[in-house]
Amino acid sequence: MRNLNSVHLNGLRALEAVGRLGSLQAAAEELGVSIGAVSQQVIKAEAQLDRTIFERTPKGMLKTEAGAVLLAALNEGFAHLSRAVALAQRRDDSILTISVAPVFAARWLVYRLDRFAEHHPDINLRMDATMKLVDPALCDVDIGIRVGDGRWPDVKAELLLEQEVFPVCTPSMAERLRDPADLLALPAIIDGRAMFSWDVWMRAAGLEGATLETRHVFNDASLCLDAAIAGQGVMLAWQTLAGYALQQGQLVAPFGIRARTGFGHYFVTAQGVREPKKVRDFKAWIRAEMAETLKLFI
Amino acid sequence: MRNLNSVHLNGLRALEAVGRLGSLQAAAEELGVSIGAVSQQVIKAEAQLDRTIFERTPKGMLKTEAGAVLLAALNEGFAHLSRAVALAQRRDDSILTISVAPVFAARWLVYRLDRFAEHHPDINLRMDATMKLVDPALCDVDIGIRVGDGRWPDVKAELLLEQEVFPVCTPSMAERLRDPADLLALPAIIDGRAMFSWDVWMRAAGLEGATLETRHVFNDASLCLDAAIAGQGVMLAWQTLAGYALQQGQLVAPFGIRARTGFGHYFVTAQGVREPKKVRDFKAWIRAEMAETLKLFI
DNA sequence: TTTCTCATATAGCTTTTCTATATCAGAACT
DNA sequence: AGTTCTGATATAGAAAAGCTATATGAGAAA
Repeated sequence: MRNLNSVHLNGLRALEAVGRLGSLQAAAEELGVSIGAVSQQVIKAEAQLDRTIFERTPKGMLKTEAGAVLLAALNEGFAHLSRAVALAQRRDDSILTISVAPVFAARWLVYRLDRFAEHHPDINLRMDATMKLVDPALCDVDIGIRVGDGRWPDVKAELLLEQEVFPVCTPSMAERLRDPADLLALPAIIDGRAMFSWDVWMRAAGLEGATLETRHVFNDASLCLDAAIAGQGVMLAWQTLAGYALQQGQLVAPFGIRARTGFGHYFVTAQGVREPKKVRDFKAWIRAEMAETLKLFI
Repeated sequence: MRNLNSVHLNGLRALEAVGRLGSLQAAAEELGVSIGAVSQQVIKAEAQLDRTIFERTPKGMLKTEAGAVLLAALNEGFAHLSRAVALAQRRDDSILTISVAPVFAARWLVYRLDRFAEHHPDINLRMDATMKLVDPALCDVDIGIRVGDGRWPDVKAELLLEQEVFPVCTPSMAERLRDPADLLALPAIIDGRAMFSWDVWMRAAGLEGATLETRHVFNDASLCLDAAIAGQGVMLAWQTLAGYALQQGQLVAPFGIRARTGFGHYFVTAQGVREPKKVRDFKAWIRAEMAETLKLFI
């Protein structure tokens, strides 16, 4: 499309408008400029194309034969551009775009999407799974859910859930355990990228200073959970990560000792912006579903 | 299409190029500007549309979902514009556009077009019939044929035929004539817009100072000829006007006295321009046909 | 002849576009 | 861990495009 470099797009638009509307006056009105401006652009565009598009008559501009062919094609082109712009400017309130961490999506949210559709048939959910923090003011996302300390500049963070961690393992492994300290003798499954360590739990369990028998280190929390479900050892998990596996009986949380990590799940939205109804609806639904999950830990 | 007023066309083009080519670098190359220029335009266009079209990644620009929809429509629009411009810039050497006076077209040229097609099957003739002098440098016309003194500034005039006038009337009217002076007794058919008068012929016939019996005045030479063919009187005609009617026997030129008007048929072309082959071919063909016409007057 | 309509020309101002340069972030390489 | 490379963005200021306001011209209509 390099040939478009040799002519000004505004000039082509002026040609098209005059061709379709029949006069400089009418074209100037549609383009929102003066008659002189349109006249100049038409003259210049004809010069750049080295082609006479209009014959000037006392009654107005008449298309030449070659001009009619060009103008028909220009009309089609600008009609497409106009439609494209209208499409981009139209705000489709039925789509809610959320951004969540992949592990949160896979281990908690995905099992509940059917219920969201039941509760909100008028909202189409679009999920963007990424670990990066997003600023809804700067991208297409309506709302994000992230785990962290919530102290993010530039965005509004609203606490959803304080993160608590607790050891999880298979029921058969748990049968052999008599004391919380017995957990430390099991092979430990470590998430190399976790923002916390076993220390926070040991303190809560009165086992400060104890050591672990490290067995497996993974770089993905989801893989760690899969390893625990497979009976490879014990993992320090948190509510949204392990909730479904606990509910299904694949894993158990021996002794029920939980420790707060100091981090939390936060809703992330744009600062200083009035939240649309669909965002408020989504938050309310998430809170209700999270309350259901927390019943597991009472 | 007023919605296009709210966004810069150059910005839409930048969006489309980046979307199609995948990077600012590639788009800058196609648009013939710097990377910074494209970056600015993309950012500004996204702001004007109030829509994120691209997600910035270390590996380049990735379309958002909404962006993909917009870019597809933009691509179609600009493809049409590109095609339109290519069409306009293509010089179709097979079309020869000529501009002639309507009377010349109707009374001389139109009868010969079949022979032109025979001689030059590769040339498509397009005839623009107007009495206005044209400057081929300023419009879509390749060559014009006009009658006048040839002293036109700004164009190149090349003599084709000195104009000669002579009385014409029906054969039955001519039967009653014994002397050139008898012509003046017939009803005269006058072209009110002719550039000459009967005086030029009377001088050539040795009838200087004689008077006419004016009967009909028309404002169109073609109508005058029709009236003469209808037996309404005698008309002072010229070669290209009356040639066909003479050849067909509808009219005769009694006594064969012809007077030069001082005007001529001229080829009109753009000054200082090397003539394309099709123009040279056309001129040669016209000269050959004109020689055929002149055989009537030997 | 006068008036009206439509297009064009011109000067100069405003806005857009562009270049050149510096900077930043993340990936790739050593 | 440090360095280099790639790709995008920000910025200041220059260049080009676009625009307004006004005057002018041509032809049609009254």
